Amino acid sequence: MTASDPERSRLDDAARAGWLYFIAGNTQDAIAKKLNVSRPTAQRLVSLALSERLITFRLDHPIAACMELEARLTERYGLHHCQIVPADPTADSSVVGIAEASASFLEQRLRGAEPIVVAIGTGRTLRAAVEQIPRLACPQHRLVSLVGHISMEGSASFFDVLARLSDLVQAPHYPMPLPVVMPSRDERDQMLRLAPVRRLRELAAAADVSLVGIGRMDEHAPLYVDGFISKPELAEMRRLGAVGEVTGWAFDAQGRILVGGTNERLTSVPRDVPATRLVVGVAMGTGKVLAIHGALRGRIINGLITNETTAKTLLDLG
Amino acid sequence: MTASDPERSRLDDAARAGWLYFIAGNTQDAIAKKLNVSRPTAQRLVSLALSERLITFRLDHPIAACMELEARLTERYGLHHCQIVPADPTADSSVVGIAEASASFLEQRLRGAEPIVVAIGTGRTLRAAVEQIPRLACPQHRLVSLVGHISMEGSASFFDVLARLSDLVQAPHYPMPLPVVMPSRDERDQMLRLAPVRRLRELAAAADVSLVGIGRMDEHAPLYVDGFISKPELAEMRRLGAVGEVTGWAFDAQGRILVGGTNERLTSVPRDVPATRLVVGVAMGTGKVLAIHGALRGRIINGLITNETTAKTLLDLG
DNA sequence: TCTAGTGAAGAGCAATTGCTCATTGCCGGG
DNA sequence: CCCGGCAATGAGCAATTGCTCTTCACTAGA
Repeated sequence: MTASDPERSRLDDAARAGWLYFIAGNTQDAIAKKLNVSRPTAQRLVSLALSERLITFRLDHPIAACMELEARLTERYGLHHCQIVPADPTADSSVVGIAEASASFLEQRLRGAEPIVVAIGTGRTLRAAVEQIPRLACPQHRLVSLVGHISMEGSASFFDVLARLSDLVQAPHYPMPLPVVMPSRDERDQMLRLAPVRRLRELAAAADVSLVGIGRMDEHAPLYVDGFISKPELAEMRRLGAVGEVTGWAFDAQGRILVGGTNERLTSVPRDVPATRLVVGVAMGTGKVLAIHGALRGRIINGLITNETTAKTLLDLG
Repeated sequence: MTASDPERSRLDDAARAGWLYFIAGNTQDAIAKKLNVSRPTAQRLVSLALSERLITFRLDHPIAACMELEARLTERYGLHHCQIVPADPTADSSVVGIAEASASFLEQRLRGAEPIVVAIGTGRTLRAAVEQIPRLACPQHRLVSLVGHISMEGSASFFDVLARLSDLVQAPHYPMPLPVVMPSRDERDQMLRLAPVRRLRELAAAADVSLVGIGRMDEHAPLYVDGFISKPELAEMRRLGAVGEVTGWAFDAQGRILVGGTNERLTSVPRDVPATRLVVGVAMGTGKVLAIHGALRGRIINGLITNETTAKTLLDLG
């Protein structure tokens, strides 16, 4: 009843205005009449109710938690794109959610009339994502591979993904006909001097959007499991501090791309760190959390598509 | 994953849109871009989130409960004005809250440039309300009494209220220089035939706003306590079913104005039932609940200013 | 396979809203 | 008592929003 009286009454009015506006659905004009103030004042009162947190919003939907996580991750790591897929209790823990999300992200980009260059990394998730893309005709875009697609044994599984995508969207594609890792640094450098490879790398460097998988670097590292690097090579990278890799480029927990080891003999397009164009990482799962975390911290990626549980764990890592 | 898939995904999008709009504060244009839909669709999604109750609002303020009660009372009794004052735990249970509210209501009406006729009933609450009104010059309005202000003993307390109000707002006032109840019906009718009284009643009947107290009709009835009616008269009215009175007019639990008893000898301006102009009742307290309830049910009043506890009890009565 | 019905999507407009700026009224200091 | 500074207020405008109408695509049935 002392000094707080006038401001108390103003907050009361703000609460009334907020109630009338959000809960009763009145227009600000109607509120102004009911509270006997001018329309601008009614607007100010509604604003006040919002800024004073008298009115709060609640979203009763599983998406709510995801949106919250997206906002926090975006804020913390300065992301340009972030999508968190709900931890669907009815579905198994397969990549189905983020594959669809990645597919729809890619589709969205490809539907644009403006010609763009889309760079594609590696990974099972990406493969699953491409399978979700519907047929659409967008020959104006170009698709380029960020990583060699010839394994030691000559398999070409990654090429299949790029080719498959190209087939679905009828866009020209630029595969990289190189092994991921060369036997020596010199041989790698020699390859990179070849004119077609140089042009490919220039194109890839100018990619408007890159979609990359994020690989772990423990004993389940896809690079090792799929036979691109040997067990001793993996061990060496881990000694150097590797926690994950993007298109073969191994990095440590801080997200610094390592010098030495297989990174010296890698043919993959160099990462632009911190990423200037949009580079979206697609990955999920407890085993990949440290890898994703590193990629985020080092700004190797500035976009992320993952699922709810992974996102929570990432935020818990701090 | 069957038929619910498309509509599920639409609700998901609605939830996303709602989150982006209300929680993140995006414009619908921004939402449209983020969800890759057209602006109208984004608007539809936000609407959907609202209509499907995905988004709910919460008001963190004591006023919230009052607004809710106001809405329910307005709905149930078709009120044209309703104000519920918070049950203030810091203040005593005096009339302070509703007196201020009534004063501000009256002040609001008087501040209008358009000349109006304001009719005033009786009651301690009204008296307290008038004391809260600041000085303001509005000689364009007219103030009229709905009830005689001469008690059996010749006291003129109610006249004081009207005079006080008139003094504060500098508006002409029309008191009713009659006893509230005449000894006989004939004498009452004789009084009512007097030209000045007739004119007064015409003015009162045309009042744009009436502010009336609501009296109980039990042993604490103000009519009896203040000496306007005798104990046997009170008892007779109670036999007839009286639960309350407005400007002396006693009514039963259904809000029907009683025929007979003191009502036959009353000089007060007749009530227009159901009320056509704005008639605001001002009352609170457990003891008055039945009286207020009756007045509401019978549409003797179409406006109410009371406090939170009283409002709750009224709604519990059904 | 064709056609009518149904529902959703996009153009366009009117209403609502948020905000800027000039003005008013109030309070503390000389 | 008068004056400068400050906060609140109302006018007016640009942006946003809600909605209507038309068009389009899809679906079910003949």
